Amino acid sequence: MSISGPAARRGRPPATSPRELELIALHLFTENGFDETTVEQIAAEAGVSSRTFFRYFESKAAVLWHDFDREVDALCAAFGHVDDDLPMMDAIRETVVSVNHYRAEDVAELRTRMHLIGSVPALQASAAPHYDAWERAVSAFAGERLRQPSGALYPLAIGRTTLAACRAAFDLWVERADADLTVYLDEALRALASGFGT
Amino acid sequence: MSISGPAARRGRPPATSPRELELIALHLFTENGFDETTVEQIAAEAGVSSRTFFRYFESKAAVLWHDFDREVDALCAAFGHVDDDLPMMDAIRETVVSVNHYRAEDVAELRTRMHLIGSVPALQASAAPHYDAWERAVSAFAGERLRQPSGALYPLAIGRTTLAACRAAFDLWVERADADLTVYLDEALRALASGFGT
DNA sequence: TACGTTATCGTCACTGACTGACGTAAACAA
DNA sequence: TTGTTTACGTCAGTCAGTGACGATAACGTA
Repeated sequence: MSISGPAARRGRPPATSPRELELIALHLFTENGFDETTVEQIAAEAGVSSRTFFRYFESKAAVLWHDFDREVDALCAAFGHVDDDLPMMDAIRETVVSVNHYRAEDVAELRTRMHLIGSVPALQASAAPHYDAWERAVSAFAGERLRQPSGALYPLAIGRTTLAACRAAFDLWVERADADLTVYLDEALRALASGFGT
Repeated sequence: MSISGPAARRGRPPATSPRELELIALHLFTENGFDETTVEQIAAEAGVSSRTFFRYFESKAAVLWHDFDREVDALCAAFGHVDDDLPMMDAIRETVVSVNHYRAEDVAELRTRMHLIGSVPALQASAAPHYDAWERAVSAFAGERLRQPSGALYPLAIGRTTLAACRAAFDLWVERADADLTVYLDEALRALASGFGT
């Protein structure tokens, strides 16, 4: 039996890590552009072959979605501890905002990553499965609250429109740099819950 | 001077047409799957080389977005003739619904195309620029109504959430086959405008 | 009929993402 | 030392997509 921590591992030790590849890729993408950067360059920078890169990530673009996917996990977890008395759309807004508090030292990286995702067509194209998981987290919660299957019209629409509103907030936050991300998210989700009524 | 119609053309006549390639592709995709179908097969079926395919469409996936892009044009045009007295979200709903009336003989093809788009990852990945244009059409209208730039938070969020709600309606319409597409769209957009309140 | 113009097509060579098969390297365990 | 485990490298291959360039097939004009 092994305690948690760097337990004794068996085989050949990894020559790199997902995190290292992510940082190298982020640097090269911002420096030279996504399309102009080859997987071979990223791998070489990490001292591995391009074949190894594809053992860590299933595509060149996937390297930028690592953190986003972890946020989806956090979102699912946060929906588990929601006050039952809170109205549904308020609960969604507060939960989404709560998992989007970032430490000051992480904001710069988040910004560059989201700027890339928002501006490079090849990266926008890679978004679908990740967005889908995020939406499903919200749809599942909405489905429970409404006592409907998560694939019914209301839960499905709530999941998708919630992400859509958040993406609008994200984009403005990346473009301007004048306020905290959570301020934008809160405003966008309040607008959604009000039906965009004036 | 030439009257309208099949005017005398100068060079070598085209060996195929976008429409022919679209129908062939749609057939092969549904028959053998999108990933299993090569561009060369589509081109061969039309009697041209694969190089010619890429002169008609900028990617293998683009062949399925032809009609969707035309709907975007229709949407923009329809927003030009909206009663100024109609409340904004009602105007958006009625406009979107109005451009989604399809002739009975076109419904089957629409369904297969949307089923492919909704189920094949590679096709979902190709959606971004097309969805973007659709969203911008709505954002532009919302921007005018709210006297804000279309890139401001409300117009942007309205454009994106409107598409998100419509996509939920589309998916359910494709999955079930029990009612007209416009019924689903109307319900989804009413839900959006009400803030999903019960 | 011959020749130039024009628009489209085919061929070829090439880049780069991604995959499967297979052998190798580096760690630990018995 | 030998075996097991895990990760890695190499190689060959498929396929999407691009640029360059020459070949075709229509028309117009002399």
